[in-house]
Formats: sequence, structure tokens, C-alpha cells
Amino acid sequence: MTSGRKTKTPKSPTPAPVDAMLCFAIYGAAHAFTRAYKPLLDPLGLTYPQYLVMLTLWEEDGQSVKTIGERLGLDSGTLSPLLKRLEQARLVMRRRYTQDERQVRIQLTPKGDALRQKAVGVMQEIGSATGCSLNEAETLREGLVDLRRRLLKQPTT
Amino acid sequence: MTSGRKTKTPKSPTPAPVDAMLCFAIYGAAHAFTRAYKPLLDPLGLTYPQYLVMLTLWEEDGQSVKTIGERLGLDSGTLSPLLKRLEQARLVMRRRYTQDERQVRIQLTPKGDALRQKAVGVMQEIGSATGCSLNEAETLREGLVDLRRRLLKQPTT
DNA sequence: CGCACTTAGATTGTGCACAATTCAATTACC
DNA sequence: GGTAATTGAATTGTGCACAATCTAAGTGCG
Repeated sequence: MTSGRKTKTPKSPTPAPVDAMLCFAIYGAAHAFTRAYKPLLDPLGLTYPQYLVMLTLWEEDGQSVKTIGERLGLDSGTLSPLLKRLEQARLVMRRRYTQDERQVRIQLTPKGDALRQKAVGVMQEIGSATGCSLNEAETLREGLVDLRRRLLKQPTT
Repeated sequence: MTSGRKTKTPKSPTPAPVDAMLCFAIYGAAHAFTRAYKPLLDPLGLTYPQYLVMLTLWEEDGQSVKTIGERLGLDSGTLSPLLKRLEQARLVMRRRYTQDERQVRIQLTPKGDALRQKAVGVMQEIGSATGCSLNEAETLREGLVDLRRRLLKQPTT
């Protein structure tokens, strides 16, 4: 309540900035996450988006590009070069399915699978960095997932 | 303790993915926001980060690049080209301060100031697209701001 | 078969994001 | 005054993100 923000330019209508503040907050939190992960991921040779892709593969190996894209909300234009870099780093292999040669199956190499061990430490450090209880984190997560679903549901009109 | 999430590949240790899920959620929500804004911002000729910069200028005109960067958490390497595009679009002007010529003062043009009117509509549409009550939005926002603060507070070791 | 249609990935072009570097202006200290 | 250190922007290089486009493989229907 109160919402005592000082507006310094009262000449034109500046509407209640609640939604603006929410978009600021998400924007800032997303970047903060990326920055917090960076020093932990650098020793592993992974960027943050690459780490997210590896997480999905550690959870289930051998997914197609499309499947990974659906989970992370990314398209092939983003994933193709990213997966190429992971392939160059010898963390994954890319093979066409024999039944349907349009699909590319992404599989962990032994090196990529082994990296999972180190990732465990990363997750723990981030967990402590957030300083959240599991309850807090889960509440926040649910709110975000909900928000995301609602935002994507709009056909834009 | 407990952390009863189902793991699909039990062969290697996949730790409780609570934090991983949170980082997924933030990542996804941030992208969802960008996508939700895109069709609304396209007619204005703004990208989402450009819109955020304009929001800060509508709130307070004549800020330096450094000030804008601190508010949004961006550095000059990101802002310089972005502000140049806004200048090319005749939405802002860039002038050096006379007292300290190292600083660049970003000022709205009449066109940039006028755009504020249309932005009001954008904010309202997004507000309804989220389908959140103001309370929900505010709770979520506070959680994110908190999280961000804690993440950034780590000196990384 | 032959043709339109759909789908999976890859490619191209624009723009954001940051680390590292460079440059100029200011400030501090002698 | 003169040199060193600091500060504000800009530049360069790498990588993410998406729209639009393209190719090739699969599918449907006559």
C-alpha cells in the first residue's frame, strides 16, 4: 500500500507503474540469475543457456531438437548454433533418426554425462545463493509458471 | 529432505531440481514477457529493452547513460548501441554535459515524449494479459526483487 | 505416380547482453 | 603546474534470441 513513488515529471500521464514494475523485476531477476551462474559455469565451459540445455538432457537423454526447444521455449534458430557448440565441446552428439531423417537426436557423450557430477555442486551453490527456503522458491516458481502460461495464452489479438 | 520429485533417469545422481526449476521458470517467464510485449510494441517501433529504457526516461527525463544502466542493470556496451537506435528513431537526443563532458545526457524529443501516450495502452493490455490481480503482481514482484538482491549480493568468492 | 501440404532443422539478418579494451575528461596528489 | 588514478562512454568480440526464409523429408489425396 501507499506506493509512495515520487514522480518527477508530472506533466504527462504516468499510469500506475505496477505492471511496469513487474516487468522490470522479471527482467532484472533473469539477468541476476545469469550473472550468478556465470562464475560457477565458467569453469565447466558452459554458458547459462547451454547449462539449461544440458539440464534437460541429464533429465532425459536422446531428445530431439524440437523437444528441447519446447521445454525451454526456444526455436531452432537459437538451438542449432548452441547445440553445435556443445558438439564441438564434445558434450553431445547429433544424429538423425533412421525412421524419420528430419529429426535430430541429441545424445550425451560420456564427457557430457560426466559433467553432471560437477553440475550438482553448481545447483547447490545457487540454492544457497538465493537464500530462499524451498517453500519460498516453490511459491515463487509457481507464480512465474502461472504468469508465463497466461502471457503465452494470448493470441495477441 | 524429502524433495519428492520424480526423476526419470535414476542412473546418475540428479539432485532435487527445485532450484533448477526456479531458474527454468524465471527464464521462461522473462521470454514470455518479451513475446507478449512484442506485438504491442511493434506498432510503436520499439523492442522490449528499448521500451524499458523509454519507461525510465518517461519517469525521469535527462538521465545519464550510467544512471539508466544502473536502473536496468545494463552496461554501456549494451546501452550505447541501443540508445543510438533510439536517437536514429528521433525518440531521444544525446548531449554531453557541459560541466562534465564525460557524461552523456539522454533527453526525450517531443516525439519521444509523445510516445508515452501510446505506451499507456500497452501497459493496460499487458496488465490484462497477465490476468493477475494487483496483489498477485505485487507479491510476485517483491519475491523477484528480493531474489535478485540476494543473487547479486554474492561476491562470487 | 504426381502434386500440394506439413514438419524438422538449418541459415540469415537484426538486436540484446556482457567482458575486455580503449579513449577522453575529471580528480587527486605531489 | 604536472603526473597518476579514476570515471563515463564507446568499441570489439562472443554468444543468445527470434523472425523470416530455405531445404529436405515425410504425408495425403487425386
